[in-house]
Amino acid sequence: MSKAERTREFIIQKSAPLFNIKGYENTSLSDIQQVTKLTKGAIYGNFSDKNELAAASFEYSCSQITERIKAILANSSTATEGLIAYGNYYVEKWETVFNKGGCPMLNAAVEADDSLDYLRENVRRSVKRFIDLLTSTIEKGKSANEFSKDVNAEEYATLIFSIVEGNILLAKTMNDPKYFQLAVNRIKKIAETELKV
Amino acid sequence: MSKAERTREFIIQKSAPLFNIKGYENTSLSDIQQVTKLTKGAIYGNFSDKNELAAASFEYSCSQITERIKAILANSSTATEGLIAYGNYYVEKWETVFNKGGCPMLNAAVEADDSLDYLRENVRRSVKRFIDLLTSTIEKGKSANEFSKDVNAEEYATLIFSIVEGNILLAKTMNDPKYFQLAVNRIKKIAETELKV
DNA sequence: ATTAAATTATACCGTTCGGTATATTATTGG
DNA sequence: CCAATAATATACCGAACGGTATAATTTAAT
Repeated sequence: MSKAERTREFIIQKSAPLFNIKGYENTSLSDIQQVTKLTKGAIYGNFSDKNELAAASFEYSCSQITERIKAILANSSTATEGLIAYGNYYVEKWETVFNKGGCPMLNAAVEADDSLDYLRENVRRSVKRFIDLLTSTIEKGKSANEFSKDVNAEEYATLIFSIVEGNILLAKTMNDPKYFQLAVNRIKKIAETELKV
Repeated sequence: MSKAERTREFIIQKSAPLFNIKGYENTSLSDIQQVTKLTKGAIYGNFSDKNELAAASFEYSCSQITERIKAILANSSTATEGLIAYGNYYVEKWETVFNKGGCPMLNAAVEADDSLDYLRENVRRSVKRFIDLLTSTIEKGKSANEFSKDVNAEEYATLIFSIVEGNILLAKTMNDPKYFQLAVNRIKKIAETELKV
């Protein structure tokens, strides 16, 4: 890994939480200089413009949480357990998530849906990929005879996703983590009364 | 109503969609000048600063949708019907909503949760007021013996709200209104299988 | 160790930002 | 209709913005 490659990764890692907290347009280059202790020369030597860094930072933030959830799902012995563990991640780690600005998909989706052409497609792809993760978890539950074959996996994946994201929104807005527990309770109820055979 | 009062309202009405679409920090005074065809003199003659206008615009956007839903709930003969009609509003009017930038509570909540001190408390209050509206609808359903007395009204209000907001997020991100119908189906299911006596 | 190349720092550019002081125009009560 | 006043337009301010040209420095292959 060359010096520049290392610097590039360093800049992304330092900037990603900043973009997620302050927003992609509202984060300035001087903010990035402050948090990286680097100059514009170093930053523009590794990124063609601010948008490229912003997009790379979104991808980084997004892959961080996605990989984390992917691991949680993989480590669960059943689909039900996996979906509950997904919700429980926020119950347990909400402070960490909050300190980094909350869910990057939620934040970027809201900021990029009406403008920010350079981000919108990335957000769409990332959200799709995440929901696919949940969908395949439910499909696995069907294959394992844990869930009913009649279950529309994608439909339940989007339902669970929207409940979790909706409760992240409420938890951050109201500054109260109780909403995460409500999301988990709901996931549990759905799995046990609607999904299981 | 004095000239200034009329101008003030005019500025708010023209600026509100702009703030909701572009974001509160990303909307500039020149944007506001363009959309109002007024000069800084007129704007700063009616608002002490941009933040005051932004907050007033949020309140306007928010009251618009809240009053609309309040009317829908009031015009429904049962609580079940009201909750479904709330979801159906987006099925029917999603294009109008999208053209104004989507749900102002969702947008402002995401932008103001980590910064924008001048907005955060307004958002919190507005979201609380909206959920209270849903809560009281469910309570009325309990009083009318339509819903079970065991139902935790606030819990179901937040659940329904988070499902609707989560699906607004998905609909805008994916640019696909199908998610609104999924939200309605879910509200219907909850009302008919969990709330009703 | 030397040196060519890669990387980062510095200094500066034009533009736009929110905001203000003041001049001009429109409103409104008598 | 006319003045006093309210309201809006104009011209300008310093600061911060994203970005660039170039100088200084560090890296890394020989």
